[in-house]
Amino acid sequence: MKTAIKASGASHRMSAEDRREQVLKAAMAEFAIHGLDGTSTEAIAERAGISQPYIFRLWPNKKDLFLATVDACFDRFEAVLKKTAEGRSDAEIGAQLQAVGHDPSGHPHLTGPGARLHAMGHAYMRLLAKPEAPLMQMQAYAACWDDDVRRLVRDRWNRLRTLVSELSGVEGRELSEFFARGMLLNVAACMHLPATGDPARWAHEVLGFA
Amino acid sequence: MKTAIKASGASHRMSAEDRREQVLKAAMAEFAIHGLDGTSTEAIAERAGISQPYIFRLWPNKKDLFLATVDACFDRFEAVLKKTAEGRSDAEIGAQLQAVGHDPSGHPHLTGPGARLHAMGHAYMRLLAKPEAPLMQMQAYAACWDDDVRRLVRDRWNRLRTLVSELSGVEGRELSEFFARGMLLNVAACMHLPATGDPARWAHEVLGFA
DNA sequence: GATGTTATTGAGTAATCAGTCACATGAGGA
DNA sequence: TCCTCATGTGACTGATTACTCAATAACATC
Repeated sequence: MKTAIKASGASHRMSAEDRREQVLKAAMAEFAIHGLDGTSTEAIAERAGISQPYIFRLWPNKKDLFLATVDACFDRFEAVLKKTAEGRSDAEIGAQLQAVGHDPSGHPHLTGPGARLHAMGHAYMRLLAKPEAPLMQMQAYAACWDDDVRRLVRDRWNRLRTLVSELSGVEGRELSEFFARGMLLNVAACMHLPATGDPARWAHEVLGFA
Repeated sequence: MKTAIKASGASHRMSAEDRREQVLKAAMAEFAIHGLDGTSTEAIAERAGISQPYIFRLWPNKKDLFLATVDACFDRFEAVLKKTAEGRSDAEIGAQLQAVGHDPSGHPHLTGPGARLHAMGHAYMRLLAKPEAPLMQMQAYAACWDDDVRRLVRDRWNRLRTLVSELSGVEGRELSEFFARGMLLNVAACMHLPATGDPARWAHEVLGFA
C-alpha cells in the first residue's frame, strides 16, 4: 500500500554519505520546529523519503542525529562567513553598507576591519531569511541542558568567535557587540519581527539603526 | 496505594488560584528543559505534586499551559525591572556599576538614563543566574513557529521594550543595543559560559568589557 | 445535616514514540 | 553465475503520550 517516494528524496539507492546529507537536511527542518525532544524520527524519515528504521542505521540514536544536525548548522554558517570574507572588497558590498547606514560615530566603517565585520553581519542577516535558521539555533541553545549538546555548542561557538575575529581583525568588546547584535537578530527572526525578509528593514526596526 | 504527597506541593486542597501558581512554577522548570513539545504533562504534575488529569482542569490543553507559563515569565521579568527602576538611586547600585566598568566612551553613565539602564542590565544578569530563566526564554523563542506563541511573545516583547524605554529614558539605537547584549547574555547563560554565577565575570568574558 | 460547589483523583484510551531484528534488494567483483 | 557487502524496509515492542470521564472527598451556606 502507498507507493511512498516521498518529499525531496530521489528514492532509491544512493551512497550512505549522500543519504546522510539528505537526512541531515530533513532533520534540521524538523528539529528547528519541534526541538530535540519534540521531534519524531518518523517525521524526519518521512521528510527525507526513507524508512524510519534506516535512520538508526545511519546514526546510533536520536540525540547523535541532533548533534550532527547542530554541527552541520555551524559548518554552513562558517562557510558563509568565509565566503563573505573572501569577496569582501566587492563594490556591491560597499553599496550595501551605505544602504544600511551603520556608522553613526567615528568608526572607519567603509574600509578596514569594521567593513569586513559589517559585511559578515549582512551575510548573517541573509542567512536568517531561511525561517528554520534562527529556530534551529534556538533549539540548539535550548537543548544545552544536555551535557553533550552544551559541549558541542560551546566548542562551535568559540570556534566561530575566533574565526570571525581572524577574518575581520576585530577583537574584544567590538567583537562581542557583533555577536550581541546577531543574537538579537535571531530572536527577531524567530518572532517574524520583520514581516518582510528585507535585511535593511531588520537593521532599521530591530537594531534601531537610522 | 502509594500515598503520594510529592515534591514541593503541600498536598491537599488549596485554592485553584494558588494551585495554578504552583503548577506554573513546575511547568516553567519542565518546559525550560524539554520545551513545548518535549515536556510531558505527567512530569509537570509530578513536580507540582498533583495528579496529571488535574492539569487539564486548570488549563484546557498543554499549549495553553505553555502560553500561561511564558506570560508569567514576562510578568516576573517586568516586575524585576520596575523594582530596579524604583530603587535606582541606591548607593549599592552605583558601586556595582563601577565594578562592572561599563563606560569606556564618553557616555554619562553614573547618572541619568544610562545609569538606570545599566542598573536594569545588572538586575537582568542576576535574573539569569537561575538556570531555567535563559532556557525558558529560548524555548519561548523556539516555539514561535506556532502562531499563538509567536503572537504572545511579540506582544510581551514590545511591552518590554516600551517599558524599559519609559523606565530608563533611553530610546532608539542605544535601547536596541541594551536588548542585544541581553540576548547575548541569554545564550551565554544557556551554554554555562561562566561556570560561576558571578555577573561581573559574565560581563567580562561574554560582553568583552574591560 | 442537607444541599450545592469546588478541588482532586483512578482508571482508562487511542495514538505515538525510539529503537530492534530479521529479512529483502541491488550493484560489483570473481 | 554466484558471492559479498552495503543499502534499505516491514513488522514489531514496550513505553509513553495528551486527554477524557465518572466518581469522590473536602469545603461553604443555610
